Amino acid sequence: MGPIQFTFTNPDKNSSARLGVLKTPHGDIQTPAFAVVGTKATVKGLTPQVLKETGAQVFLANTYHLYLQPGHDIIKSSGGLHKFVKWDGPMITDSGGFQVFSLGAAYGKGISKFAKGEELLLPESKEDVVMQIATIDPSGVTFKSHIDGSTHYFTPEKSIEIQHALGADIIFAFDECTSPHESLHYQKEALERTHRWAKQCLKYHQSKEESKKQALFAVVQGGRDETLRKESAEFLGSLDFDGYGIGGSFGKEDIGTSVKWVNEILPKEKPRHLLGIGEPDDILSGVEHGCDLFDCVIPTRLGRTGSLFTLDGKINIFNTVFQNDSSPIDSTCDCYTCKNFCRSYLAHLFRAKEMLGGVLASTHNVRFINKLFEDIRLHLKEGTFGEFKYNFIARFYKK
RNA sequence: GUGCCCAUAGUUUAGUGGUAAAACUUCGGUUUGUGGAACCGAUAUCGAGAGUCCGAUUCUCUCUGGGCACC
Repeated sequence: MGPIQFTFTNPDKNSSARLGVLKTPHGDIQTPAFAVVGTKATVKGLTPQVLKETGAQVFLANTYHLYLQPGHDIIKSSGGLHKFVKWDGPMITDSGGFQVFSLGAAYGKGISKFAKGEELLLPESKEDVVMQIATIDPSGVTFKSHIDGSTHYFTPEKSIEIQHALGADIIFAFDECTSPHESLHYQKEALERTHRWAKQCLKYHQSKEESKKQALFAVVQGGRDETLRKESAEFLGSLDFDGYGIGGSFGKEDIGTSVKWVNEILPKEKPRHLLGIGEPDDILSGVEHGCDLFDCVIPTRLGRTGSLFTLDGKINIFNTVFQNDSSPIDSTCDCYTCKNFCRSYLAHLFRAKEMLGGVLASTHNVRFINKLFEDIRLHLKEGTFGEFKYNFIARFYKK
């Protein structure tokens, strides 16, 4: 018996959506579920108490960031991540693999996890390569700390060792998230590396006591190529991981293709985490194609910078029209912010650069996303998921 | 009353005989396993009028408004 148990049903006749429960050493996760992102051991602006009230079930922190600051040894000697951040529910740590991308190929270029249209085809120039602060070799990745410029080397074993010290319930194998600008040849090379690293992570993990309390997920890669995606799902799916992450940089339409291909192959009985997603439409699409877990910076990043979710789409609280709007952000929302404050107040706080603005906005956005997942689970149970998805998207993205 | 100085974006300032630049503000937008509360756009009849000149925001004069000094 591994550290986690996953059970699920396929209540929706028209899709591969799954409704389940993931049992972890720190409690159950009702899936599909959203993991709030707290990269540096804090969900920016929210206390764990507020976080609980938003309906958050899982907390995702980042290995690379915590290794640099404050250091995994400090967190370990404080009693581990759960105790350190005062979150007694399930926790996940990302392996640092994504930073290979965000500090490497994507560094300083404004490339996000999502590429848009023709950007996918743009070749990289030599100058771009100079910019990056992460470089890859066959056995690991050299990072230059963005904090003090010091040099650090990550190997698969190093990533797992750090994640063992942090002590999250679910940890990830060290992978390489490639830029969508890379050639197929490079994607193939990177995938072989990710697979080799995954095996090393698994071997190292299974040799340690921590494997009894921490579940290890591998990350499926392969870019936008069907053959590589399927190959990755086959290969990693045949190994004894506790679950799977689906990683990579996407085009908007890839959820319905890449994710679908992968989920048709991955072992059904294991949970699947669609990494770094997302926007409501992408989440709904991910659920439809059989993903159980999601995580994304969007609710907090958007909240902190003044974009707020409503059922009628996102609003930018800086817009003039909200300066004199005494209604709540979303009149149907039951969050602390919506129950107590109006748009006009939020607009004032943001303009005055008061920190409470970001706090209240993040509280709302995180609640909004968690409520979306509550609705998803409810409609899956009632067999009305397809209808719900259609109506939600029609209203949220109208115009 | 006399003399001197100043007038450029909402604000504070650059700058030039060939129709203008920056910062902040304002008005929009972007943000998908969080380096970056960041980034990208937009916004000016260069105080008013007359003159010199192919051409004046720039040089000259008058006016208006403001500042300083002296009486």
